[in-house]
Amino acid sequence: MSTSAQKHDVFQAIADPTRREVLRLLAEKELPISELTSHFPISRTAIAKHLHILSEAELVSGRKVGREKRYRLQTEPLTELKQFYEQFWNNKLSMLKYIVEDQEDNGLEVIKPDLDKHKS
Amino acid sequence: MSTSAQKHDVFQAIADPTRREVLRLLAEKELPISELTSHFPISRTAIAKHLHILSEAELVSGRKVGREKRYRLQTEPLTELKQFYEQFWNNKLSMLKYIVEDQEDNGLEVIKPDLDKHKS
DNA sequence: TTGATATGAAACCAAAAGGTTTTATATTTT
DNA sequence: AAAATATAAAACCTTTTGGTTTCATATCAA
Repeated sequence: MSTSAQKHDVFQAIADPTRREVLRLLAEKELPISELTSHFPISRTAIAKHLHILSEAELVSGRKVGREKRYRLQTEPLTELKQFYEQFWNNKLSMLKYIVEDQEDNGLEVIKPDLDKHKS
Repeated sequence: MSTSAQKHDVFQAIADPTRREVLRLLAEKELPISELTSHFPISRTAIAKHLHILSEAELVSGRKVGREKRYRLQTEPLTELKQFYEQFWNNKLSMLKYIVEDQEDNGLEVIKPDLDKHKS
């Protein structure tokens, strides 16, 4: 069985502010659901659902210890995030716009910062 | 200026795969809605809505040229993404895990990171 | 064993997301 | 001026999201 039938990916997982905060809390230390819940104004059940979504995205994993389930952060999937923004950052894609301003010679018509915006 | 009552932030904006692809397309060059639409199996109206959401998040801006509206990428808000990511990598939050590695005696077992998978 | 604690799971709900189709408006083009 | 093009905006629909409440189960403490 391939593990790729995940319903939620990293991008969806971090879309919710509560989930982002959960990740921040877990970055400091492993925490059980009830402990996590105490940091939010919503129900334990709601937090449990968020954890499930984070878990699907493999951003957290939980292990059972006695009667509680402790969740911990897993950072691997965040690399996808890094890759995403770097796509627009370091590389040619966004750099081109400003650097080559004059030499639109490579087939990709490059956007010049539109100075004509300021004409009036 | 601070129209900060924005309904959609960067995290929500990039949660949708179609919107991420739109951003990739716009990274190469400025494009009008109809051109963009031709890259997707959904309606122009749907793409227009996605552009509106991206616009709210200030990831794109549109300028009207004749009868068409050309959209371009705006990368600034992606720094927020970068910051989020780095929060879990470079800084103390994830560093802590290494530092306290030995004192797992305070009730909550501290997690040793899986960073070694990536750092090398 | 009994009661408190920690979680799991199901049923339900309102609002938001992501689409569609239809109608209207502005701008070319002929 | 008329037809074609490009977008905007509204109404509508279905699924997903983010939350709730309620009930069940497992584990710990007394």
